Amino acid sequence: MAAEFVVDSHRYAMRTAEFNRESVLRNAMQAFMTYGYNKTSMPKLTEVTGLHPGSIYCAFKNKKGLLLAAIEQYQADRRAHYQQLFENSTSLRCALERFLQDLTNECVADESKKVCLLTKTLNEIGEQDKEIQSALSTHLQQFESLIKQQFLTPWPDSEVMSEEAATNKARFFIMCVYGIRTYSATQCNSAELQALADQTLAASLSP
Amino acid sequence: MAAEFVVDSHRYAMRTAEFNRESVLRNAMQAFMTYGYNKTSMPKLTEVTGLHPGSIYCAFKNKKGLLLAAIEQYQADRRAHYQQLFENSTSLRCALERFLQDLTNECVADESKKVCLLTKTLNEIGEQDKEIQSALSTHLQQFESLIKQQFLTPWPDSEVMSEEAATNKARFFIMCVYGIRTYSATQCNSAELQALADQTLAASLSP
DNA sequence: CCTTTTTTTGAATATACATTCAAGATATGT
DNA sequence: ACATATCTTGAATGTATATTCAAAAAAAGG
Repeated sequence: MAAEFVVDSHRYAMRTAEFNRESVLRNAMQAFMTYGYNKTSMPKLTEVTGLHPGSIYCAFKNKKGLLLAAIEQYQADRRAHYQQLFENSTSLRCALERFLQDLTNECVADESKKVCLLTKTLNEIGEQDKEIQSALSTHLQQFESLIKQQFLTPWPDSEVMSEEAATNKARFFIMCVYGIRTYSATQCNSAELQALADQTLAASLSP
Repeated sequence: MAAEFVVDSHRYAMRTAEFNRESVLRNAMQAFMTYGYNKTSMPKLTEVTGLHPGSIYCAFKNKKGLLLAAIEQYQADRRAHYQQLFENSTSLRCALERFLQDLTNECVADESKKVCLLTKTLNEIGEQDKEIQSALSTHLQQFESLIKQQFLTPWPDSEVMSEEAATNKARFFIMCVYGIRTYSATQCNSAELQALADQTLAASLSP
C-alpha cells in the first residue's frame, strides 16, 4: 500500500495501513457465512475484524465493499485449496472422490464451514444487487471450470471426452454439490451425506 | 374465528376478522420469496397484505409468526399442487418427468416462482432460529416422503423396490432438486436446466 | 338501537443500524 | 527532530425498522 508524494522537492512516504488485510477478510467472511449478510451488523464486523468503523469505510468504502473483498479472498482461498486437493490425483474417480470427501467433511463441521459464501450470499441478496450477483456468478462458473478441467484431463486408462460432454458433466456435478450443501442444512447426518456423495460420484462417472 | 361469550345471561357473538387469511398469507409468502425474510420490511408486508401493522400483530403475533403461517400455507399449497401433478401418472419415469418439467418451468419464471420458500428461508435464517429451522426441516422431509411414495408405488412393468432403496433414491432426487434450484439462481438458461433435469432423471432411474 | 368485545387503524415509540467526521496518532523521508 | 499526508479512533448522525397502544369502527344477539 506504500506510495509516494512530493512537496517542494521533498519526497515523503505515505503511512501504511496497520491491519493484516487477509486476516481481516477471513474473519469478515466467516461472520458473513455464519450469520448471513444482513444479520452481520457493522458492530459485529468491527468486533471480528478488530477494525473500527472508520477504518472499514476507509479501506473498503462500505459494508458491501467489505463483502465484495471478502468474496474475492474466499475465491482465492478456495482455488488454492482445490488445487492442492487435486494435486497428484491418479484418475478422474480419485479427483472427484477427494472433492466429495472434502465436501462431506465440511458439511458435518461447524456452521461457518458447511456453507459456501458464494451460494449463501447469492441466495440471500443476489436478486437485490446486480453487482454482487455478477461477481458471484463469475466465481461460481470458475469452480465449474475447475471441475470441467478434471473431466478433460487425459487420465491414464480413461477415454478422452468431448468439450461439450465435459461441460455437461461438470455442470451436473456442481449442481449436485449445491444440492448436498443445501441438504446438509436440514440434515447433517454423516452417513446420509456419504450416501448422497456416493450416488453423485456414480452418476458423474457413468457414461 | 367466531366464538361466544356470555354476560348476565346475554349471549354475544364476537366480531369476525375481515381479511381473507389465505390471500394474506399468499401475498406475504410471495414477498418473503422475492426479498427474503430480513429485507421484507413490515411496511412492505402491510402494503402487500393490505393489513395495518396492528392487524398483523393481532392475527399472527409478530413478523416471525406471519412467516411461520406463510410457511404452513406454502406447504399446503405445494402439497395440493404435487398431488394434482402426480395424478394419473402411468410410470415412475412419467411421475418424475412431470415433477422435473414443472421445476424447470418454475426456474425460468419470475423471481418469486424460481425459489422455494422453505430452502430460501432455511438458508437465510435457519441457523438463527431453531423454531423456524425445525418447521422447515419437517416440511422438507414431507416432500421427500412424497417422492419416496412415487418410488414405492407398484407401477405396471416395474420391479418393486425395498423401503431403504426408495429412501435413498428419494433423498438423492430431492438433493438434485435443491441443486437445480440453486443453479438456476446463477444461470437460468432453459436448455441448461433441461439438461440438468435429464441427467437427474437418468441418475434417479438407473438401478 | 343498545351493549359488549373484538377487530381495525395508524401514529408514536424505541431500538438497531450503516455511515460520517473531525480530532488525534503514526509512519516515513529529510 | 520536523513536516506531511494517511491511518485510526469512536462518538455523533440520520435513517430504517419492528413493535406497541389507545382510540375508533364494526359485528351480532337481544
